[in-house]
Amino acid sequence: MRLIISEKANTAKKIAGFLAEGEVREGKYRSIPHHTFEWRGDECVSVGLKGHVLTLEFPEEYSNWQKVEPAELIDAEVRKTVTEKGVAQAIKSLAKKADEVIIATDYDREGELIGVDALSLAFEANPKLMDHVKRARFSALTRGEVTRAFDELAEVSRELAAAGEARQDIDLIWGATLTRWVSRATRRYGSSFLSVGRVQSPTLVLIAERELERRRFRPEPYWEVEAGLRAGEVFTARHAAGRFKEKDRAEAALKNLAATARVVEVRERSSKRQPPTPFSTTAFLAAAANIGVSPSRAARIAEDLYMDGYISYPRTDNTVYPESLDLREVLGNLTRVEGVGEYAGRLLKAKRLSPTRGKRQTTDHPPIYPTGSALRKALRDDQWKIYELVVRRFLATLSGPAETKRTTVKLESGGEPLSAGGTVVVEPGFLAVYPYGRKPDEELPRLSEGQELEVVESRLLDKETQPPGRYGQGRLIQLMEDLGLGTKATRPAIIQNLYDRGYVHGDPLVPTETGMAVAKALKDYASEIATHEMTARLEKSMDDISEGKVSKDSVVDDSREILRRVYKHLEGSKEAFAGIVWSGIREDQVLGPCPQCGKNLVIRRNRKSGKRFAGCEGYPECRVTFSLPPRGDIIPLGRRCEACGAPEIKVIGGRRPWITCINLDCPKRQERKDGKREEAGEPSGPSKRRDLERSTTSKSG
DNA sequence: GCAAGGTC
Repeated sequence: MRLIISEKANTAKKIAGFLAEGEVREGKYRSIPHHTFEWRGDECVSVGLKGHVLTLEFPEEYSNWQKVEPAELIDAEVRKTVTEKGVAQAIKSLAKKADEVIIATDYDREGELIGVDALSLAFEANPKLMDHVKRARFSALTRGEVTRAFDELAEVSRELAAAGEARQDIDLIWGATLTRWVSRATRRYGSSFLSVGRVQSPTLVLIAERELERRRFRPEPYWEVEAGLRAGEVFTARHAAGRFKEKDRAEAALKNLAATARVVEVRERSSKRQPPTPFSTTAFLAAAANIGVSPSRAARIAEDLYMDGYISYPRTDNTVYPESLDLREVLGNLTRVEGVGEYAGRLLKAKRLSPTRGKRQTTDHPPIYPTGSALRKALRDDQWKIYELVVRRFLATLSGPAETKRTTVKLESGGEPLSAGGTVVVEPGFLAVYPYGRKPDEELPRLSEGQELEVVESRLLDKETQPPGRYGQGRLIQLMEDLGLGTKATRPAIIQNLYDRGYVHGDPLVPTETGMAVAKALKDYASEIATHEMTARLEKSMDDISEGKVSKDSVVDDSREILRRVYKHLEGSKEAFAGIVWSGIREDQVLGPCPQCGKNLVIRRNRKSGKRFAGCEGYPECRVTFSLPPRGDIIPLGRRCEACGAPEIKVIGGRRPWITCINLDCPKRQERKDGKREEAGEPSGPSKRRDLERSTTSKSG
């Protein structure tokens, strides 16, 4: 029997369907399905893994963070252990009956490693298989590609798999060593540990650097002169100088404006906006983020939709529909979809379909497109939102460009030049079906040169320059891709991790002071792990390994050597490093000024009960306390409640973050509460501290 | 209680 091992259940099933010369018999080992069929006169069994079924870890004796010096991890043995027991059992059981094994995992570095790991399980159960291994390399899950790959079976590339192993080793060794070192140096144990990693740390640094730019930014005042002009209706024109840096010059211009303005020139310009390209994972996640669905949620939902047959495989870098994709068949399906059915039907009538294409073309998976028609009521609201996005994007890629008309008008009043502009969509094209981010039309009245208009009003606008904006999640995903950080499958998880570690909050992403401090300390004392260059160098080394130019061991050993150097430097700067991080952590605990004495209110913990509360730094002179929500992360917002003046906080945890002031007696809170029932036994503040002997500053910092 | 990479 020939055992065919692929990366996931779906692929295993499809391979069986493509190769079978006759019927496919479905079977199961425990909960793992497999497919038996005949191909070229041989019996074959096709089975799917669940991605990586082995994971890397340090032996048990290294598990105590306090007792083991992190440095020991640099040279410690690393082991592979099974994470998917059921799958491993199924592979072993099937391997016993096999006389040949064909690796049919994804045709990429991780796929090769996943396949080689599966082989090690197969050999354990049946060593005779060792000399009977083949590799099927197909880069599209189509009948043609798969049968070709099985007709031209190749050898497994140990080198390519070794490149993947080098990545695994280096990520674990650096990540675990530095995570533990930083956590120990700052005495953050248990769930409040501080993490470090090849991808997450440079990502955090990106966010922190943008925040520093914002802090360094000094807004500069400028002024604009605006006038309301009547041409039938009233529209707004602006002084042609745009931004005045000096107020008196702006005021002079304003004063010069006469009671009428004369149209000097009217220009119209048509332009076309091309429809968007097919969805790669990154483009999809960015678009989802723009409609308010976070990458990690969008990825999760897309996975569900894929499993239910509504959309194609959601992890792809491809932005060009393959020849084999029957666009008309997809359109046919979409004629039944609520809201877009008619549009799809119209597209279907076209003689030729010419889809847009993006820059990146790969053949492993098609771009993300709808594979089935969904009923709105069959999906949850968030699922529908994502499904609809994929559907509309697909339709947009088959649509024509949008045509817009831009009108610019030059005017003059009292010797001052004015200008006005407006853009209208004259031919919606793809915008008719893909309205996301569409700006409303701004239409100017019809004007002709020489026309005199009444100046209805005029004003001076007081403005200032704005700092660069924070990264939204979609923007960050795109930036990570541009810098080679993470993969299409891991970026959402990496970002989620930054939230979970308390390094960032909100969207756009706001770094916490702890996040800022960790980023700074890493940049100052372990810059190797703080930039995307480590990934770039690793990629180069992995290419060398897969081409047989260099061994995995030498790459990993070189990396260990660098880590030893970094480690030594860190050890020498332990106090400085911890000092930076501690001051960040402390700042995250400062809620705002005490309403009674003006000193800082900070988050503290009652030593006995462990309950947290807000206490005044002026203690014992000032004994003001407030109670705090018992659960969830507390983010100080640095502003005060409008109603009572107490500091406001954001509480993260539970269903969704909420914002509140810390004063339970706040009139605003009472108002809201009046409708509801009073919660019994809830402590209220401000109150005098009663348990002063037992209270102490939180030791976490 | 560590990382990042798959898949679910």
